[in-house]
Order: sequence, then structure tokens, then C-alpha cells
Amino acid sequence: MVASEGKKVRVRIAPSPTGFAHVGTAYAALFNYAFAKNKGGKFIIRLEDTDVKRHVKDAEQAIYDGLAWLGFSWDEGPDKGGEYAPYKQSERLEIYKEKAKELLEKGKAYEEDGAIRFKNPGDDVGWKDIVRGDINFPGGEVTDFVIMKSDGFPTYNFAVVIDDLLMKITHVIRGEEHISNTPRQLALYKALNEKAPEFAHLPTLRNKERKKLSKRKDPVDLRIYQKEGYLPEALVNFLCLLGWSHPKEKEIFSLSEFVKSFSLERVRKAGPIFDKDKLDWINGEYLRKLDDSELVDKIWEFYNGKYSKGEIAKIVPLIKERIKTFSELETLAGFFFEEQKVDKELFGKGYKEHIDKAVETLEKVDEWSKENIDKMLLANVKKNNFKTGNFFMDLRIAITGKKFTPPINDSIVILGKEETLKRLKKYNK
RNA sequence: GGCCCCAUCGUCUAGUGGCCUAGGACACUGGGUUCUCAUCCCAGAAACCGGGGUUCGAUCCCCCGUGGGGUCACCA
Repeated sequence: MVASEGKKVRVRIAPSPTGFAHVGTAYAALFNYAFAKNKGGKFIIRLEDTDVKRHVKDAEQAIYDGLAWLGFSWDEGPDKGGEYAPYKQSERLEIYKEKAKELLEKGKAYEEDGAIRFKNPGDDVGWKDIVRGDINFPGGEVTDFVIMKSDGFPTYNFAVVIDDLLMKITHVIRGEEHISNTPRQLALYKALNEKAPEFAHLPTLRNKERKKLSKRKDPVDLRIYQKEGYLPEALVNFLCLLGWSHPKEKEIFSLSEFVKSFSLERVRKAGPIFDKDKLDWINGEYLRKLDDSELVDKIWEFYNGKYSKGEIAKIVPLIKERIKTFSELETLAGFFFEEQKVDKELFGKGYKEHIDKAVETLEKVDEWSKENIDKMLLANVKKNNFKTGNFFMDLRIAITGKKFTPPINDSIVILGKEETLKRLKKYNK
């Protein structure tokens, strides 16, 4: 860190509580967090709740929960307090009122229909964006705009400027969609006789139609990922890779490594497409890297104790390399816990014979071990001149109801002699 | 439409004037391991939007097109 720069880095994210925790918010949080922590600065949450109509109950908590789930912590915020409290705009109304009054008195704003409008001088404005370089807007683009609504609440553009100023925000790192707001905010800083913070406009996450992620049709609610059984670390890692790349081209890395190697210079300008394929792969990578015992705990937690840790522990080695998310566990391995319906159409031609002989053989196994089962079943296949693949496939279907499962002999061992035979005997002639 | 931003394989990206016959990853295809699926290993197909410049030399610099996106509220 360059000590001579003096100013301590302070960044913020400014979500509005209009529903749930949004991936876009998580994305902005990720880059702000990394930038701040990389520079030993502060990461702040400020709630932009100045739209009374759009305010949704519980949305505030959902945002904290979502961000915490992903592993972020913030230094100041509505729930945490801090030197520049309050951090909720609805609790700062007096401040905006006062500032608006100042502007009014200086003749830089005027009243109209109960609202206060900023009198825009119409100068050309521009700034050096940290990720995009020079951006300029011709004067005249920005007209007079409302800063205080008639309901006594500030508008977004006004509140942002006042708060960033008062909260001593040094870098405003936000989505590209805010570029067009920046001229207004810059005009305000100038009118207030204050120096503006640095700006960095991140690319916008897009869907497959190349449009900005939509609340209606895209999976943007963080809880979706929680429910589907993604690891937060994997989601974060995935997000890191959108618009940013590791200097050494690494793909799998932790949040702390991201923080360590982060720089805004490596942020791309083009808006990346949020494509879950790669997320699935990353999640699988993280899953496979976990110790079996960790995986057991996480699965147990995911299913809210529905299955005992003992049961889970038995099957974990078999499913670890086969699931991409926790929610896939039941489709892949549900048969361990509960007998599945079997569609007889799935069976091959001589299935009854296969099953009969399997029952016959398995009944003779007294020490129920993988070795014995392997040995005896294979001998049985040979003796009867079965086709190995066909035999095991019919066995698999009879026991699990599915064609794709963990290795069948291992499964039989776990299921136990009694349960296995019970399932097979249903097909006795 | 005005203004602004952007443009390398299908997707995420490396690249910062010669190291590029453009590299990696996901996805895809083929093969190997295997009782299925998966993991793992190997191989393959796949891109610098177009046109002008600048330069001895452009994916990289400039201009113009084209395409995509964002934004134009008393929403944030």
C-alpha cells in the first residue's frame, strides 16, 4: 500500500430493500469488498430505502443474510452501526433536507410543486473511470432534476451524493447502469463545492439474451442457489470469474485469494453472460475437494437433519464424485433411504432369470462384504453365462429403480442383506 | 430516437505492436479406465465483427461502419 496516498479507502454497496438479495448486489459486494480489503480499507453497507412504495418487508434482512451466506462481512452498516450512522437513508431525512435547503439558499435549486429541483448549470461533465477511462457527457444532457420529492424523501441521485460525501466514501464501485447517473452526481458535487470520489463502473451481468439480468425471468435470488445446494464459496468463485481474471489464469480460488490478487485494472469492460454451466462445474470441484466428514456435515445441514449423519456418511464416498449440487443427492441416492418405484420397461430381456440367480447367490453370502459379493456375483455371472453388463444393469434397476446409480455392489453392501433381498424377491416367479 | 458504454472460440476469459500457425477453462465430440453414471486421463472441433488508416509489422493504436448493451422518472 502506498502510504502517501493518505486517504483510507472506504467503499460501499447501496442496495435497496425491494425484495430479496440479488446476485447483482452480491457481485457488486464482491468487487467492493475485494477492493477495500486489498487496500486495507473499509467495506460499508448503506440501505437506499427512499422509495416508500417499493419498500418490501424483510427485504433488508434478506440482503444481510444473503451476503453473510456468501461469506462477506462489512465494517459498517445499518445492522452494525458505525461512525457515520445511520446507514439507512430513511433515517437520514433531516440531513438531506438541510443540504437541500443550503442549495436552495445559494440559488442552486428551486422549489416546484412541493419538490425541490436542482438547477443544473449545464456544464460539460466528465471523469476518469477506473475501469473505463475517460467518459464525457455533453452539457445539456443533464437537465434540472428533482433532488427532494414532495413526500420529503430525497431522490436517489441526491441521497447518494450526500451520503457518499458524509460517509467519506473514496471509491464508488458500482454497476455500469449507473454511468448515466454519474453526470448528475458530478454536477451536484460541484454545486456543493466538494471533490467527488473516484468512480469505477463494473460490467453488467447479463442473461443468455444478452440483456441485463432480470428479476422476473432470471435466477437472481441468492436463495435459489442456497436451495439448490450450491456451496457459497463456489458461487463466489464463479462470480469472481465474471469480468475479472486471475493474474495467473487460475480458475479455482478462495475469497481471500481473490482479495489478495484483486485489482480494478483487471476488470473487463464487456458485460459477461451469467451462465450456470461453469458454476455447476465449480461447485463440483469444491464438493470433491471437501473431506468426507465435512461433506457429511454439509449434506446433513442441507437436508435439515432429515437423514442421520451415520446414513449420510455411508453413502458419501459413493456420491461425492457424482453430484454437482446437494439437491441432486435424492435423485441419485434416494434409493438408499427409501425403496423406489421401478418401471419394468427399464429391464432387459432376461431380467427375471438375472434376478432369480442373484437372489440365489446373495442368499448364500454369509459375510456381507464387498469382496464376497463381488466374488460370488461374478462367479454366478460366469456359471450362468450371463452378459456381465446386462446382469448388473437388471440388478441395478431392481434395487434402485434407475439406470444411473453409484456402483451397484457397493450399494448392496450398504443396503444390507435383508433389504437387498427384500427388494429383489419382489421379482420372484 | 438522443446520450453513454462495449466488441477474442457457443460461454467465461488470456493477450496490452513482433513470443499468436491466437493460450486456458466450461460446455461439446471422440477415445481410455469401468457393471451404469460420474470422477480421472488423452485427443479433437471451435474465436480476434467489417472496412479504412498508423506502422517494417496489427487481436492489440486511431477513424468510420455494423452489432450488442445501458440509460433517458418526484425508481433505485
